[in-house]
Amino acid sequence: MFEKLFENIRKKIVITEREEEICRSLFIPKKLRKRQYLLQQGDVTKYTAFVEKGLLRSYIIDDKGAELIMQFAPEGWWINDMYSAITGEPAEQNIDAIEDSELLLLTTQGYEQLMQEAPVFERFFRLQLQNSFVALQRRLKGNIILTAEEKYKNFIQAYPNIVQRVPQHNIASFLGITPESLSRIRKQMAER
Amino acid sequence: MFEKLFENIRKKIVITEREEEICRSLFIPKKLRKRQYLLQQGDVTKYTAFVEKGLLRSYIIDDKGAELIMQFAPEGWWINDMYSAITGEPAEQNIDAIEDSELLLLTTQGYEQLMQEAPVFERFFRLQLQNSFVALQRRLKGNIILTAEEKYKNFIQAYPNIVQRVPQHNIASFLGITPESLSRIRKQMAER
DNA sequence: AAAAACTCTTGATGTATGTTAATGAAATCA
DNA sequence: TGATTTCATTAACATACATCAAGAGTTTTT
Repeated sequence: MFEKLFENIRKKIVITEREEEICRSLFIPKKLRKRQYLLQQGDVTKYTAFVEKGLLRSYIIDDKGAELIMQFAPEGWWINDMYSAITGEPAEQNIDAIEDSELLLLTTQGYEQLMQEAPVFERFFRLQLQNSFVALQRRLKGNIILTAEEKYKNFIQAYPNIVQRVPQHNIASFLGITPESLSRIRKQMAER
Repeated sequence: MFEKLFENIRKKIVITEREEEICRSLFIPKKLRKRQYLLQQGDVTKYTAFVEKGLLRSYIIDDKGAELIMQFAPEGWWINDMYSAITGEPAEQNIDAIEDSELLLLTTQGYEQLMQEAPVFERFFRLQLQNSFVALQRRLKGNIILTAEEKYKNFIQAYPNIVQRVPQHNIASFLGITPESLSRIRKQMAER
């Protein structure tokens, strides 16, 4: 159950047997069925989730009822509503499972405890955040300067596996375009 | 010279006299004149900068020659090209001064040294990154779901001081709209 | 196995914002 | 102080993408 987690952690830091034990004691295994929520808008985030198996998404619903997918999280990825986690305010995001999934959950309290008992995790999460930040900057940039078609091409280039696993309108939602536009773009691309 | 820096650090962590000393030895004071570059696209990032005084911006120029401002950094803010800093690859971003500025620079090496000699800074930069990440998520969201007018209103709400200090087309560039559009939006807003 | 819900496609039409271009004012430079 | 660059405004026109609406497969539910 913990293989993917330790593999993920060891990509960034070195941990001891002892620290592995601490993780085993703090992370809570949890299964989620397709369409089941891990977090709903308005609730306060309780967990930071690591995905061992399956696929999750986080998304928001704006005032006009439009959905925007903030993140896809397949195996080996982390997901939570960072805003709610650090402020303790109700979450703006929803997180649910796109496929039946197996998670390892770290409570907000467990998160702090982990840092205390194994300070090397300060470093781990810092490095993790650096990468997330850079990825998000790139996404913002793409969103502003690219055309819808370029956004889609970048996406299938960057996440070919996700393309296979989610309905097309989810990709549109992630890219910030309508499903209709994406459909037309794909048609054009196929015609050439 | 270091007042703002320590004030900024102490908002997130507790540091000792000793750690203050380490900072004094690692941060390099530097003045930058208006329009002077701290980093140019293609060069590798050498520094992470803390702004003691003045105002900087980071921006990219895309293939079509369009400019996109990624960040404004007034007093008390940090700025660098995170991508280049963590990968060692040439920077995509430019960073320059909008006003004559006074900076405290931490070299990439100094950054690592700081973590070694004062590990509490792992925590500091982690917390820092958490906030940056949340702010960036909010910006991405706004960029996708808001109209140009809403984007502008949010901006003047969030950064009233920046509005006073930079030319209007810089704000347009930050928001991802054209200066002409912003001008029209302001006209409309004034008419009501 | 029928009903319901979801998913994708396609067409007609609308609109927010971009593009191009010209002008004048303000700031900076020499 | 005159010359030059930067900045903001405005108008006419263009366009990428959204919206609305209908239809046909698919998948899921009962």
